[in-house]
Amino acid sequence: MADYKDTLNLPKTDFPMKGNLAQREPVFLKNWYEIDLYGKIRELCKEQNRPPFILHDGPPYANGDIHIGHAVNKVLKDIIVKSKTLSGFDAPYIPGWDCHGLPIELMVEKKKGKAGVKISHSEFRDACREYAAKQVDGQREDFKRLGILAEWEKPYLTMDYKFEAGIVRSLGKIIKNGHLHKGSKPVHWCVDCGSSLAEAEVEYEDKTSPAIDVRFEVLNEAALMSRCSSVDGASGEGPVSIVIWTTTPWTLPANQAVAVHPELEYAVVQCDGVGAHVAERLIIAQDMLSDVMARYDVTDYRVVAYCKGADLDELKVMHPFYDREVPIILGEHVTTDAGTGAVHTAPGHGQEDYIVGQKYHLKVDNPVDTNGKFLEGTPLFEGQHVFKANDSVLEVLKAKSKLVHEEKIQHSYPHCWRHKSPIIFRATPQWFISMEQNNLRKDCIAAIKETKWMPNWGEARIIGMVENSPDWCISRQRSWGVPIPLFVNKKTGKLHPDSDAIVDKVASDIEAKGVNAWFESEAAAYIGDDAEQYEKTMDILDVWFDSGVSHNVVLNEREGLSEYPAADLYLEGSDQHRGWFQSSLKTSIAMYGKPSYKSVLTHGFTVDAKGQKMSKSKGNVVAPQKLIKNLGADILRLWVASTDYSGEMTVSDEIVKRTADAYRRIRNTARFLLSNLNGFDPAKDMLDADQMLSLDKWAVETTRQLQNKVVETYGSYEFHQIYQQIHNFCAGEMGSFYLDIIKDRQYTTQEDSIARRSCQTAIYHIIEAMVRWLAPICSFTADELWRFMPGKRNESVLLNTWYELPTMYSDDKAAEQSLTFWSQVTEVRESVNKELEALRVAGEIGSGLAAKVEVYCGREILDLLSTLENELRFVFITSEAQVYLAGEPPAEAQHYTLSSNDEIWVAVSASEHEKCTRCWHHREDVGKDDKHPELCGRCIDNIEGEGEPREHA
RNA sequence: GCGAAUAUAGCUCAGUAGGGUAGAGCAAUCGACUGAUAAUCGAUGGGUCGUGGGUUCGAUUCCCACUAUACGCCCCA
Repeated sequence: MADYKDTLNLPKTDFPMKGNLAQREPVFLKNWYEIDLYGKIRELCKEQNRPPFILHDGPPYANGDIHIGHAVNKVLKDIIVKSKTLSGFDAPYIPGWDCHGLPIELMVEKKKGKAGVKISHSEFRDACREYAAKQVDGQREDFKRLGILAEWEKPYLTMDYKFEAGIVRSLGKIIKNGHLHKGSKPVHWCVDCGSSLAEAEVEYEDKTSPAIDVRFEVLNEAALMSRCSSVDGASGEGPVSIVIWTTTPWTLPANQAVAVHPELEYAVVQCDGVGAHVAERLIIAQDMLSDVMARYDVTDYRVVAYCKGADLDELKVMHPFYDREVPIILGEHVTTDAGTGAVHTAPGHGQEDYIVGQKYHLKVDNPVDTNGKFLEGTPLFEGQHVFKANDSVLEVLKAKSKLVHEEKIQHSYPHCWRHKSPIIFRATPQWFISMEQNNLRKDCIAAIKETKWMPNWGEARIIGMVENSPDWCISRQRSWGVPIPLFVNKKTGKLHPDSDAIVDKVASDIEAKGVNAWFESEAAAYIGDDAEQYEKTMDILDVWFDSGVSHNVVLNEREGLSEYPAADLYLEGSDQHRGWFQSSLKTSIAMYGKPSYKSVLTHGFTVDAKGQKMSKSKGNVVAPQKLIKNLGADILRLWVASTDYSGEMTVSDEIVKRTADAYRRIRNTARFLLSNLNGFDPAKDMLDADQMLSLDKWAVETTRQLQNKVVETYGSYEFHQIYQQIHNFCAGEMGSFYLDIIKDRQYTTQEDSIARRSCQTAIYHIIEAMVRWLAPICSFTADELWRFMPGKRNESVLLNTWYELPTMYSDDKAAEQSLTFWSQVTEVRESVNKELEALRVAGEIGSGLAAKVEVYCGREILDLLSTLENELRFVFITSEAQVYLAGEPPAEAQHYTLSSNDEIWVAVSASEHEKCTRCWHHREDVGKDDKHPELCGRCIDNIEGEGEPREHA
């Protein structure tokens, strides 16, 4: 038997089927950095004078290995930057890191000891700097391995001297614009840190506390009774007290008032003998009365008078153990969820107490020092630690007969996120950016409405937050951070009159020598003889301020983008509505009156298969490093792209496996395209549209239309749609239709025939387009493909823009007609496939090429299918295909209705002809030629004749 | 407790501006091919659209409540 196999044009490519990404990707990385791909893209954009697209990177905190959330965030940014580049924008990407702050201090503290104790403050800061630099290096390597293309050699670090100076200058500008104020407010205070904490540094956990009821005796019984309505004329007997309930007995020394709700009903209750107490009257909210009495174990009580909370306003009561009269005040925050309906109020120890205290001009008393001990001169409790003082307070209360009741209660209580120890509220002098004094809140809200939020519910979310946002406390009493370089008059509390100039000078010094320049300097160096009268501030800035001014330091000062909003896009997790989006907004409004961004895109958080969040303790974390090592960065990137990131992003073994499956499908499709371009030189062999076959034109047009969709979808950042579109294209239009049909033509026709070159032209256009669609997502794979594609091309797919697919038709109408035509043919083909399958199941045929097909139909479909003439069999991939007018379809023909409502009948049967050993079609003319007894006529023609003509498929 | 969000086949996603047997790809099952071969092709099964109410002739789509999940906040005096 003659071997005709080498007369075929079988597919061939060196592009490997297996990705082997874990091994191969590092090779590509090496190349990218050797040729400085990022730099080349920048150069190209500059040459072409492209319009800018600025995605401003939110800095991750420089501590620890990157986790899957980091990977998601950076990959999404990278996809955007790359797709914008392909869309013809100049989209630089400057990555950043947040380098100051407590977590780093604590890591360094562990190794080197506490600043100012075992190691000097300046040495401590140097150690922090060194530690942060190492963390940055580690994270940077992981990000690079993910295939993120960025200005890695010139990132922005909030600890760069220049950045530190920029922070100071930004603060200076905010001060100049009148947003700063110095205040004394209760702030979350960790007695172990000896510092105030940011809200983000507080977490709630269960704690057991004493819960006590305390008498505040009413001084003027008559004044009280005149405000009440008596029940039966009698007003009872014994001392009268309003009873408060508290779980923080240690705050009682700072008590300045008792708050009641103006709308609540209060009862004066005659109780004879709560505990061992003499007959007395207690004031308790009516709604709480039975609960409270049950708690006190009192059954014998009687209400003697009533009043509204509002009636009690400004009534004086006696502090339980100090010689201090305090007022009863009104507050909407009083509830009847727990307690007695009367709330102990210490403005120095509670947010709400502070707020309500402001209205009544209560003293903000704070008798507690930085380590949580009562200050010298605090009667009864001096020197005691607040939590230990609870017991002492109880003793004093007992001794004074003021304790009504005592029990233990478990409740959620704020704890320090680092120390896990309970924190307190403590009023301290702090620096604030005011939301009101220069209209910051109002201006922020106006700016939010000007900004595009994606998804759009982000707008309502951040507005809600800004509306309720308290003044921003920007000061911290720590070491590792940027100073608030101010001098405060010791007597007046006012800032030094030359503050603007001083800030500038400090900024210059910091730019030269880092933050130590301020901390190590003498006051006289800046204010000369005034040093005596002024206090040098040693507070540092909240790290959220650092990152919050990145727009000014990086976009404005470094990149010269002085026109605000400077960034086209910020993209972070949805938690940053609270964090960076807000800190950036507030600072940029405070500085420039405009937001720093035009639009904000958010993504959700990664969760496991059950929708639970990932945590080390649950053991459900998916480490990006491991994923990359096992499957490669492109799989991780494809997973990111495939997931709708607007909600939670689920990762599980199954999902990753599915992603890898999809990847293989895409890779194989691309590989098959390449293998069919074997021997094709676009410069010589490419055909024009008018020379091409109908099916090939359809393929290019289909690709063109999909590309429009893909590009549009990149623009709306819906990458999961792109993933579906590309994958379905590979599996559907390509795999099960076009690529299956063109095999016969590719393999059997003459190498340089129009039939084959037409198909190769189409395939060439398709792969040129597709490699670019893939580039932002599977960058490694796309670049690998790039190197195996024929034709002259530059060093990387990323140095290009979207492929310009040629139009195949004279106009849109012709294109639409062709698309409709082929979709109808596809429908008929599906019916044929069903019949072939039945024949296969019956054991009469194996391959479809063993069958012949007869289609019976009406005039319309007959005309339609006849257009393909004798090439219909190639579309069906059968050996014969005949179309008949449906006069009397044979009984064995199966009936189908097309979506056009046309009816067809399909009959299939095993071919009775011999199989051509070359093309595998069963044809009548096999064996007719003595020279080639195993071949069919067209194969002989293809081997030694003119070659078989094809027009349609 | 409050706010905004999500909930459609085993998986990833469409869809329904109220309506007729809810779609795609993957996976699964069965089969074919052995000229995309650790690939490819074909066929098949699979969802009471989170739960419960309401409006309506009719709801997966509108309204309400609830549940679950992740996010942010408040409070816990």
